[in-house]
Formats: sequence, C-alpha cells, structure tokens
Amino acid sequence: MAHTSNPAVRLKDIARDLNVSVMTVSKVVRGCSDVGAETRQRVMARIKELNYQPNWVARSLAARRTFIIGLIVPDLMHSFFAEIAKGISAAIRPLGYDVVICNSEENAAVESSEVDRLLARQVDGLILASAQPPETLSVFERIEARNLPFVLIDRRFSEVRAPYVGADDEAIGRMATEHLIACGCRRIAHIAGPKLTTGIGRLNGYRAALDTAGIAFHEPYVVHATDDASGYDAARLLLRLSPRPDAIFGYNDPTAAGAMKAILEAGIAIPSGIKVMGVGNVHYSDLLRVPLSTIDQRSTAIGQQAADILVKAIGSKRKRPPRTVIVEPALVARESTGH
Amino acid sequence: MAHTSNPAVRLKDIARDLNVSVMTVSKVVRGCSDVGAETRQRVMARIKELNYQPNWVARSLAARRTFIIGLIVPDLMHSFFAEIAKGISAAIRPLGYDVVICNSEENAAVESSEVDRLLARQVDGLILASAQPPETLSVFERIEARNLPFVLIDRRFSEVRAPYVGADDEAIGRMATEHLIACGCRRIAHIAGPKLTTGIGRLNGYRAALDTAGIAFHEPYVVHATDDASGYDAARLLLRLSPRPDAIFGYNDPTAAGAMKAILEAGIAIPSGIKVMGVGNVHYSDLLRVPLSTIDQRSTAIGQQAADILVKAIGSKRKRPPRTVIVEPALVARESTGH
DNA sequence: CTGAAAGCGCTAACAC
DNA sequence: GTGTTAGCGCTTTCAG
Repeated sequence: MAHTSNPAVRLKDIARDLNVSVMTVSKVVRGCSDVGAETRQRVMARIKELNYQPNWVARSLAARRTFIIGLIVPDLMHSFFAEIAKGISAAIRPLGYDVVICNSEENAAVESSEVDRLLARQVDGLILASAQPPETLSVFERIEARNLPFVLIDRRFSEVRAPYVGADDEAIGRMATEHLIACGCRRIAHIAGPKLTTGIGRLNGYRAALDTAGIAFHEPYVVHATDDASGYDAARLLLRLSPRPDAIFGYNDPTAAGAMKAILEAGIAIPSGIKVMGVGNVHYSDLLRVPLSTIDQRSTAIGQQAADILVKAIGSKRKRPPRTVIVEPALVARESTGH
Repeated sequence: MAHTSNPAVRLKDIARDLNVSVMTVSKVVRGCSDVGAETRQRVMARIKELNYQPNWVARSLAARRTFIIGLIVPDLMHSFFAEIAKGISAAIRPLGYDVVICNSEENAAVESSEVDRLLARQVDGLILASAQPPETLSVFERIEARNLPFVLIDRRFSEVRAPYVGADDEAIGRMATEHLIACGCRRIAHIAGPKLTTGIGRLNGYRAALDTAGIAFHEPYVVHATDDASGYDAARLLLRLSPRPDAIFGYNDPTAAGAMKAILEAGIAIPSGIKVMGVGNVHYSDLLRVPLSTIDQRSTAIGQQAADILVKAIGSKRKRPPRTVIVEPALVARESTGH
C-alpha cells in the first residue's frame, strides 16, 4: 500500500564493494581521524561515485540525536515570526540542524499537541513563542520531564526555568507612548494585545509613560485586538469615542495597520488627524497607506540568539542557570507620527 | 558531550510491567484489531498512566516511513509562500504528517542541497516551488532516482514528469493587462519576474493582451525585479522614460508595492497619474499606500491541492500519470487602478 | 588504525 | 489473540 521508494545506497554496500568493514566506512563518513589515508581515499571515492547519503533516521536512532530542532510560533503569516524563523534557520543550518516549524494558531491546545509531536519526533531541542495562558505550565513540564533543552522567545513565563530571548515589552510600550506624547498627542488610545507578557508589558509601558507625562489613564481608550482584522474593528470603536483619540498605539504592526485602514476610511487624515504607531517593524511597514512609525524588535536577532543559546544547551551536559537576553527595541519614526 | 535527555517510556517498559509481549503493546498503540478486549484495556491504561509516546525515529526506521514531507519555497517572508505553507500544513497534519519547510532563498544551489538534506532525512514526499533554472533538472532526477513522490507548485517545469499545482501564469498576465487597458491605460509597463514559468508566463500574457488590444509592445517598458526593494528600483527606471508609462504591472505584489513607493515618492498620484497592479493578493495588499489591485492566485488552495495529490501519491504504489491542477486566477480591483 | 559485537526502539511476517 | 524471530541502517564500545 505504501509507496515503494528505491533502496538508497547503504554503508554496507560501500563496505562490501571495497572489502572493508561497515565501521570503517562509517568513520570516514563522519570524518573520524583514525582511518588510514589510503583507505579514506578509496572510501571517499566510492561515496562520491555512488552519491551516498547517510540515512539520518538510522543515524538518529543509533546516535540518539536527530539534529532537528522544533520551533513553535503562533502564526507564520505574521512576518515578525516568519523573520524569527528565518533567523533561527540561518543560524542553525550551518551547524547541521534542521528546523521543524509548527503553527499553534495562537491556540494553547494546538500548541500542546504540537509539542508532543515534536517530542515524539525526538527533536534535540525546542524554541517556543508560547500561546499558553500564564497559569497553564504543563507543556513546559512535559518538556522538562524529558530533560530537553528549550528556549522561550517573545512571550515570557517567569515561572518557567528556561532561557528567554525577547524584547523588553514594557520599554517598548513606554517608548511608543513617549514618542506619541513628544509628537504632541494627549488622547492616546492603545490597542492592547492578548494577555501574555507581550500584551501586558506593552500596556504597562503605555500606562507608565502616560503617568510620567501627567496624562490621566482613560479606560475606554484601551481596547483589545490581535491582528489586522481585529485591529480594524478595534479602531472603529475608538473612533466613536468622544473626545476622539488623537493617537492610536497598536500592540503590533498588523493591528496598527488595521487601525490605519479604519481611520482613513472614516475620512480622518494620518498623521494630522490621528497619529499611529505599531510595534515590530515588519517588512512592509513602510509600504503601508501611511508609512508606519513603529518599534523595531529586531526579530532576526531574536531568532539567532535563541538558536545560539539552544545549540549551546544541547551541546553541554549540565544545565547552567537559564540566560535571559533582552534585545533593545529601537524607535523607527515614519510618516504616521508626522516624521 | 551531548545533552543527556531523560529516557522516555518505551514499549518494552509497558510490556514488562504488564507481562505481555512488546508486540502486543505495539499493536494496541497502532490500533490493530487483533488484540483481546481486556488486554487492550490494560495496555491502554498503562499507556495513559505513563504518558507513553511512540518514538517516531525508531518507528520510521522499522516501518520505512517517516510521515514527514518536505516543502521547499524560495522565500518564507513572501506571504504568498507562507500562505501556501499554511495550506499544506493544515491539509496534511490531520493525516499524521509533519512538514519540514526549507527556504531556498531563490537560489538553485541552496535548493539543491536542501533537497539532499530532505532525502537524507527520508521524507515521504516533497513539494517544491523550485528556483532551478529551466535547463538544470538534476535535482528532480535525484528525487526520481529515489522514486520518491513529489509535486511541483507555482513554478512549472514541463520537462519534469511530476504533478503540478499552480496558476495559469499567462492568464494572469493577460488578465492584469486587460484590466489596465480597460482602465484606459495605453503605456503599460511591466516589472517582469525571474526567468521561470511564473515570470515568463506573466510576461507573455502581458504581451498577448497588448497585442489583442492593438497596442505596440515597447521594449523599454519591461524591466526586471523580484521583490519590493528591486521593484522600487525598477519603477524608478520606468519613471525616467518618456513618454512615461501610465500604468505599471508588477509580476507580484511586493514588486508592485515597491513600485508604488517609487511613484508616490516622485510626486505622482495613484491611480490618477499612474495605475498599478500586482499579483498574489497577499494578506496586506489592501493596507498598502494605495490599496493594490491584484490578481488572486488562491495560495491556500494551491497548498491544499498539492498536499492532497502528494499524500495520494505516497499512499499508492503505482505512479499514475502526473496530474496538473491549474487554479483559476481572480481579479481583485482596488484603488490602485481607480476602483 | 581496523573491525566484531551489541544494540537504538520499533515493526513486518509469520508461527503458535 | 498472542508471541517469536529477524531485522531497519546506523553508531557505540571495545578488542585486536
């Protein structure tokens, strides 16, 4: 019933052809130094000739190491995560690893089952931008039970003892809000994200910045959304308020872009009528209706750092105290805030 | 040196605990029907209790089947491909497959080595949006040599005997150009893509439409680009021509978006000064500076269809004549062409 | 430097 | 229904 694929060349075949043992060939393949120069030559020649490729499944089983790392993100369509994925791949490929990317669709249950699949596939390590609600930590416990190295990215879980790479979300929220204040805005609305460290941190930063500037926090100015579609809806709610906000700070670029659409549709100009800020500096930010001011989170760097830490953890027996890397956010002022 | 992960529960452990053979447990795990009801209960209970997860590496080696399919795309950051990837994942997951996604960076050599990696990993099948130049077919030969099912998407290679799922690129080029002509444009420029079926097909469609409309083909109106950055550059060249084009048709949405940026920067209005069209209907198309008219390629459908065909091919021994699925493009008229 | 022995965790095929 | 035998293709360990 299953499709029959042609038998690939095996170590055994090469060994037989050359009258050497399988072991010797294996050693050559892996580049071990304890093989005679001439034998090595002959083996190498035959390998090239037959275009031998080691069977990684067999190798993984025997070596108890797959050289696969798992990555779980909430949404590959969000280019912030696509960029992280790219950063991870780029960092990890040269080291011989492959990455299996899974999409949790921002759903804790889906994520949980993806983790199980990845564990069953015997990945050597895991990187996750987790969509777990803060109180549910069983996913992480299952990973720890296997004593498998993993690193958290983007969303932080302070109770979980694992390395974390991400931005300082409160700093991001503060930076964005301060920029808006500096642009002369006083009625600053916020499209807040999900109740994860990213959403909460940015919201806190927003409130802190208002506080510092002596602007009273106005509850109705905070609404929730996660992507461009819900950002659009959220902005329409905000536009009905009076006094109408003079700025909208979206928790990520998609929500901000969605908000822009709603604002322009309402016949209000950006930035003169309402200023808009996002977070993420996604690839197309400066191609949007009005080039979007945003906070750059250095997504590629996050990916690379996470990959780095993970690979080091895989390579070393003892688990060191988990490292936390906070990448510095950077303001990118564009036209949507009047620059 | 390698990180020591905890020994996971094995079939053997369960068998020992329950005084049954490994085989029996294996059968229960796989849902075979030839197991006594009571035995099955006991085994299931213990499985749940210990949270047993089959080791897929061992399973793959023994069953000669990994339930992994490989996907190669030129660029995950291009949301057209991200969407395809998502469509494939969604279609294939419920069937028990995982997808390993590789980025070829639009580079034939990278792609070639990715294919080898995937083969070494013993994937059950391959889906590729290939970046091979039309004359280099050795990658496909290597896959065929292993007798591994694969399906081509987006970019077509007529010499390769494999299923193909994609759009009718000539129809796309014609549709876009006809739309522009219908909008009253006569000096229609084209930012053509790479010399693959997508780029060539759309270019041909463009020329065919001009022909039909009795508009002379004007060589300088065709320039080349692949993404937003090069599309921007390409458009700047076009803007220097005289007579200046009154429309620009980009071979994909990113090039069109880049072109829009250049046009607006030059102080020319869209659509009144120059009309713009893209292809792909990427997610953010209607959030761009001027909402972008485009041709929808139904990327998710492409992914699902391809997944479908591949899975069927994996499941059946004999190779049937390769199926070709052409998904119908659809015009999405937005503001950039005056609608 | 080379190789024989043993086994990774599981499944296929066939006996009992 | 259940269990036995024999690997899958490779690496680990250790003896020569």
